[in-house]
Amino acid sequence: MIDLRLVQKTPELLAKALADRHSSQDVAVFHQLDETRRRLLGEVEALKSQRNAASTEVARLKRAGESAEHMMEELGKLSARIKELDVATEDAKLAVESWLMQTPNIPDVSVPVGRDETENPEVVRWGKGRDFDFSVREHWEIGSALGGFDFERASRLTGSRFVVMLGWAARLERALVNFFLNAHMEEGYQEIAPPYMVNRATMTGTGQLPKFEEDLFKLEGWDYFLIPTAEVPLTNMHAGEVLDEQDLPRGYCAATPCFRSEAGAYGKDTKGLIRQHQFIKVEMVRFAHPDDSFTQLENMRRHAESLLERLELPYRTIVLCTGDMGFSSAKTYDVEVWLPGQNTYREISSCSNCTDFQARRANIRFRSGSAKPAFLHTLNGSGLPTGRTMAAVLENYQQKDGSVRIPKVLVPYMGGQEVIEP
RNA sequence: GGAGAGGUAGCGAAGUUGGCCGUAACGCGCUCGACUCGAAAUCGAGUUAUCGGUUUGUCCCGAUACGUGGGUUCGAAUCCCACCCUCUCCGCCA
Repeated sequence: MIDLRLVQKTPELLAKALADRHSSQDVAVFHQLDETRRRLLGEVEALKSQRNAASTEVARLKRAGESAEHMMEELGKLSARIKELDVATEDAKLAVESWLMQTPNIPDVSVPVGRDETENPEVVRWGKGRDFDFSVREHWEIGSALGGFDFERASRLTGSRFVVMLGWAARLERALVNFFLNAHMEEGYQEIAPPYMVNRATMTGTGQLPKFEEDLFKLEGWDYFLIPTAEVPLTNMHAGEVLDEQDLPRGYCAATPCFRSEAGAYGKDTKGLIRQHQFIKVEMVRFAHPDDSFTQLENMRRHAESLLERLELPYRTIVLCTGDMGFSSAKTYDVEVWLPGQNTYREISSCSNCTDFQARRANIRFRSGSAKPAFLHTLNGSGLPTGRTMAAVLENYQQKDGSVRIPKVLVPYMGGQEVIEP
């Protein structure tokens, strides 16, 4: 959520941000709603002030043993009027709040203005795809041929966009989780095992709700949702808390299943591991001082990139332009891994600085000395999803005979196995 | 699922015959000061947030907030209803 005062005092700043994002939110609508809210609030508060004074007088008269009947009748009418106005004021307040909740974060000044994903500038390019002397295959062909993926059984067990992994594939996934988590622990992240279902308030804190409910899986009969990413429980770990400045920056990481309805993605990436309803992802979350958060974003991006470097997978990194950014983010880097089977780079990590947008929603603050608590900044980044990483490993490490080499750094995690053979 | 207890400031904890009890007793913590070479101990003072008006100066005025949401009443921390959460015991269970 953006700051109410910021909208009130520098509406032109927000108007520009919304235009750059191609958002349909209209600042003029906000002004109307807020003006109504303030007018009603002023009216009802004046009446309440009257009532409070009169009620005190009633109490005084009664203590003195005098009659207060004449006042009480008048006050009854006043209270009825207050009740009506209270409802109207509450409605006006909710309207303003709802507008704010539907409004995306303001892009950082360093974010390039652009229309969509075609205007995201590249900032890093690392490594180079191998030259293959045979026709490369896509990861689902390779994985299926090696007996590791079974998409048919998964669709029988559940439906489309699921996979059953067998043998080496299941183990490779476990190897990746351990490799990633160990790497993050070395960087100072604390490993967390959070709940995979969270309540509505938690989903609202990170910005998935109220706007994106159709993207989530909701539990029948409960107001609980399956997490679409560990960012949700990790960022909300400190919801409602005041952290000590000395505890910043603080980092958490977790490997969890992620559940996404992928509404609106019909027909996109229907094959393979790229777009599933359920996938495992290791997530990094940081809580940072506002003066330090953009430095922390660079650190986080480097963490994600270094994982690919250690896996010896070529990648590039782009900055998302204003038109392509996520709702809660002020600046986002996407790291894209090279998939030779698809002859393209595909997103494998997204690292975002959400500034105080989530902190304000979830009420996460920090205190320095005796100063008033202030909202801190939250960041999150993938590090990394196992499915897309496996796709990249299979496609980049495939060999002519149909076997796949295991990246050196993963061999110890695979019990010494160096090659997956048919 | 059953029975009981509870939810009040950063923390602990008073307050339940409805009305000078919410800048909320008392204690801890924190801030400033005194004492001290310095510190501890001790003593003194201070320390809620949000919204609105006014200012854009943390001054002043007003409103709201005692788990959440309703209700009764001129007036609710206090009475009534529903729900959420925590703790203890029992039952069931991976």
